[in-house]
Amino acid sequence: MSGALKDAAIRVERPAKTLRELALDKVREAIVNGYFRPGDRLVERDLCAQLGVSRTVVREVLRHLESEGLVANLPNKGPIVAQLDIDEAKQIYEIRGALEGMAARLCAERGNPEIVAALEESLTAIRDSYRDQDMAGVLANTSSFYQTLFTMVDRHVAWGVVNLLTVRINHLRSMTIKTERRGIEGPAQMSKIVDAIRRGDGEGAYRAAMDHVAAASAIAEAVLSAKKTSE
Amino acid sequence: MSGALKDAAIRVERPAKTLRELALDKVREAIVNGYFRPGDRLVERDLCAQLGVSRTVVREVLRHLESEGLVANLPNKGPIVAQLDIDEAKQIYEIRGALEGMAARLCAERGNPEIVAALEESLTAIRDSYRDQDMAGVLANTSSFYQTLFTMVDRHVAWGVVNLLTVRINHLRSMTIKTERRGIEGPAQMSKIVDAIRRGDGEGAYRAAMDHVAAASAIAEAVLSAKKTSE
DNA sequence: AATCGTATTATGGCCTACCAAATACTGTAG
DNA sequence: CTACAGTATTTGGTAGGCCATAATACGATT
Repeated sequence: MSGALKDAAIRVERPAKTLRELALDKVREAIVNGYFRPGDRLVERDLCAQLGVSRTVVREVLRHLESEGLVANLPNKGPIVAQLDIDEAKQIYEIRGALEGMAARLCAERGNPEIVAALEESLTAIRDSYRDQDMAGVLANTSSFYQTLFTMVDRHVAWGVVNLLTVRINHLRSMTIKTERRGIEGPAQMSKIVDAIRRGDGEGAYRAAMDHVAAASAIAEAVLSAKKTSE
Repeated sequence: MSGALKDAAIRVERPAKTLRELALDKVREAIVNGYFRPGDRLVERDLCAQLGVSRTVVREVLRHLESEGLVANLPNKGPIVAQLDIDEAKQIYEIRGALEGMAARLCAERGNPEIVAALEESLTAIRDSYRDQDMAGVLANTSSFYQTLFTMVDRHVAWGVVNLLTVRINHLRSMTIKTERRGIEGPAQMSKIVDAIRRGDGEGAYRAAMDHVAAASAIAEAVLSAKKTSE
């Protein structure tokens, strides 16, 4: 068995996940899907009990989430779930527009049919999820649509940035996709992106991606200001 | 000096910084300016001794730097200073180009003469620093040039992203600015950005900002590949 | 001598326990 | 009813310990 380095194929996949990573995922998920609401205090010792881990781990997790922007730390008061104000949300959508536009342009310029195929697959999955009212599926497949957009042209860093920003507006996203007509318009806009990429139209792909994000941003703004007045 | 802010002016400026933040800054600085080199192991207990803090704090700091991308964590081996490969650096420059271009366009469209004034001030400071061979000053003033670009149009989130990415390529930056002719070309390119903003030419400002970053990226690539072959 | 197996060491992951300082709460005295 | 003192809560930070793993050194066996 002393062969070459190629044995990587049979390398046993050990879990390798540390307790801290598991806890991180749990807490992030809890924030993202609303188990912890914006403004909620995150008391260390309570989290210890709920997660079944020590304070050491909890503190590291909170630090991590803080640097992700999901948790804010009030001095002498402790961590709370970050509140996102409308202006910040708009900025995040704007950044996503710039980066997704960039990625779309690159995809178009590359002219690789595999890209189009992969994007269309995601798009179909999104339409199916909408049809089944499977909103979690819509989010997941939308995410993989954009992941394709970035990773097919090897823009992993940009994809990381987009991901980082996206978790901060996740509950907004879940509200916008439920909006009336979004199930029609959203996929239609994304389809325009794919069309532009297919015909190698970089500028068109860029604009289509920007348009899609801009539309989401507008809906988010409406939702947010509606929620604010109702409080 | 009068009026409502009087009290605030007197208020004792308590550091308020937690030990952990101080330690974070120290370690980040140590990495950024090369005290710790890429690939170096960061042994927790050693850092405790060097920083004079407990392991808890060190661990939180390492976690934070990890999520900033400055530190990588090898499983079963521990944290090391992240190595940055040439492709990643190019991606970072590309993202900066997209975001700084966006900000420049917004500045141009806003048409506020204060923006131009502030940018010119930074630009003068950059030229002075180059003249005095004060490379740290060049970096600092370049940073404040871009900070102005983003914050004058209230794009704090994008500025945060750019900052986050910039620390990862900081030692590259300090190499590029030392390059021959960069002391002339750099400010000249930035001057073009300011000119476009002054005449309200959004598209021109966008392109000028992109050009500047692209030039920096090209130099960085040359520097990096030169360094690689020499090893 | 080459190889194989076994201590030893270094280190990270994780835990418990503790203390100090700031904040929030509460009950009592005036 | 208010002011104030005391108490509980909670974070920031420290100390130290235990266990698992990986690497290294070392010694024994063939």
